[in-house]
Amino acid sequence: MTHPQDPKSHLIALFQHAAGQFAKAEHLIIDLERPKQASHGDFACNVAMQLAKALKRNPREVAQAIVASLPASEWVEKTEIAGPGFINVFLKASAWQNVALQALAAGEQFGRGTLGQGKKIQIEFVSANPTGPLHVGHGRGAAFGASLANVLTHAGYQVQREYYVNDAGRQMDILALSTWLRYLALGNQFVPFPANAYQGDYVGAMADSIYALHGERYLRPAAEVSADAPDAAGDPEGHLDALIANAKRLLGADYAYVHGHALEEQLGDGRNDLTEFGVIFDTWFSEKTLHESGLIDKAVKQLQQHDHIYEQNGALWFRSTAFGDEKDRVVLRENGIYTYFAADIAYHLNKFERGFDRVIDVWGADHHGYIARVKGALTAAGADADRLTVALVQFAVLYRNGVKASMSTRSGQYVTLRDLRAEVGNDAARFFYVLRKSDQHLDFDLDLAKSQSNDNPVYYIQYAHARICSVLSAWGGVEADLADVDTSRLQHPQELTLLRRLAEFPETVDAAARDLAPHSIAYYLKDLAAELHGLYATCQFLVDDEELKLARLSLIAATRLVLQVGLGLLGVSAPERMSREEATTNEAGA
RNA sequence: GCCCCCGUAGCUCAGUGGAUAGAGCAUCCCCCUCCUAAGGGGAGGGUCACACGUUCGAUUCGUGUCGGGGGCACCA
Repeated sequence: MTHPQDPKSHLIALFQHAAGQFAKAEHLIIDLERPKQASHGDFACNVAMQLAKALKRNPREVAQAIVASLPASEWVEKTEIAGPGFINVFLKASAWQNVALQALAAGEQFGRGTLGQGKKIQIEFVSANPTGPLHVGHGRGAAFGASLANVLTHAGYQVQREYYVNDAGRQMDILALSTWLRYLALGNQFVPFPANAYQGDYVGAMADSIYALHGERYLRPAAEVSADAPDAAGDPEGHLDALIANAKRLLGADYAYVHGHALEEQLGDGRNDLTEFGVIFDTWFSEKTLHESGLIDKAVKQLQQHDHIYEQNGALWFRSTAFGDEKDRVVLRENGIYTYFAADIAYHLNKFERGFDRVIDVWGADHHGYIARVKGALTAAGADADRLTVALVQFAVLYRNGVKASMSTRSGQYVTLRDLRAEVGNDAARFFYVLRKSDQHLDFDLDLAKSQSNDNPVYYIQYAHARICSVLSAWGGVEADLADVDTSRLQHPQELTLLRRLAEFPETVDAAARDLAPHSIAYYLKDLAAELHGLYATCQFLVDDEELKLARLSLIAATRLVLQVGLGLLGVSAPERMSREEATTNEAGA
């Protein structure tokens, strides 16, 4: 046997060897469970039951044979055959005692998984239209995407974080028009402001800044702005489109300035907001460049060559029904403008061409009907659609005093991400956002997130970290000395429980990466914090027995490390000091 | 009509093809002379929505039913 690294992989190797008498290694899947009950040992193996049927033998008999040929191991205390044919393995304390020192030796690299194996993966998230402030729905996508990207990185992937900027569509034109109309009003050119234009105060603020910078340069007569526009009440969308067309004609080359100003302002605002939230992107991919570089033409031609495009009613349609979609989809409209879908096909083909082994899109759940057609188009164009995974993020609903805090985009009264962060803080916001599986509805309890109490799981975990810092600080020794202590003194059940939990961290990271489920990191940290608090209440760390003291300190130093790394994956801070007094003061001061 | 998500303790939710299904909150009872009580220990509380299948074994997988939420544009 090779030198044991961690107990689980060690045991898997032992079982693989022992079960080899019944099946070839490549057909053996050794599954080691951590039993819920201590009386079932450290690990339970069900391989005997799996094999029993093919062998037509009694599972307990098979288990006997496997146990008999298990190679000797200094870590194994005893094995038992239990129930229908489980092999329960009880480990000696020495199997776990290494864990703390291994963690300290690895430092921030502890738990660095092997799942990714350096593969290139791209995760695209948020990608909100830059037409206004980010709201709480975007916040969930941001927190989920950023945490997932961290988890994937820790699991050994080479990760690129990308934001797709919708800077080419009609929505941006509407924002530019809205801004311009507000600007015109500043110059006493009053055009009735359409109800379906952007209403928010930020639009007026942008108009103010344009007026302050450039005075009346972009003023045009109000009468000409609404010339020949259909009635706003009868055809609101046609009315808006006519105003946009007029704006482009009247402003000429200056239209690009207004459009660009609005885009830069809103994109910059979103970027600042996300940066403050700890959400950083490596690349900002512009939709406009897809149009300008001809990639959309190219993508549609590619589909045409494979005979997946037909013309009907003056538009070009992609035959997505041939790929499992429920109806065919337009790519080029009757008016000669590509649909968003066409741009998305080109965008995804481009992602694949950039050499990612895997691509993850984080979308709002309202886009779920979109998956079939995008994947269909990729397949139709000859790409491997299985390399694309779409993670859907359900909406978050805010609750205040047990009542739904409603959110309405139309009235401009929606809750912004910035408001939420100001109200509950970045840490609580990041943590609560990823506390649920992404594809499940999230009830965000504002009062709980704000509460500076033990009800709040964020504080519970952070407090475990602060407590450890406090002990190490009271000790006053050199922490580097803890990397080389005699850990055989760690015998207490609470100590072993904590050691076992630390050993689980690497596989927790890998599982979270595999399932695209950063929430499992949050639950792991809650368990880890609980066990630290349990130990804290049971054992004194700063005892007179020097060896025992150092052993215990190395254990909690390792725990602190895992808390830091784990909280870091979720984008939550790990404060060194916390006190209720400060919290109360803060609350009073706020 | 079609598609997606959900149904687990009073509430909010984890969880797993395995052996007696967990946590927090809420309720009740204990624990600071001691490294931070934002902590710890204990008690009560369950037909894992229902039915049928697959399986040695189903809360977990499949089908159906019921109930809740969301989505189905030549919008982006």
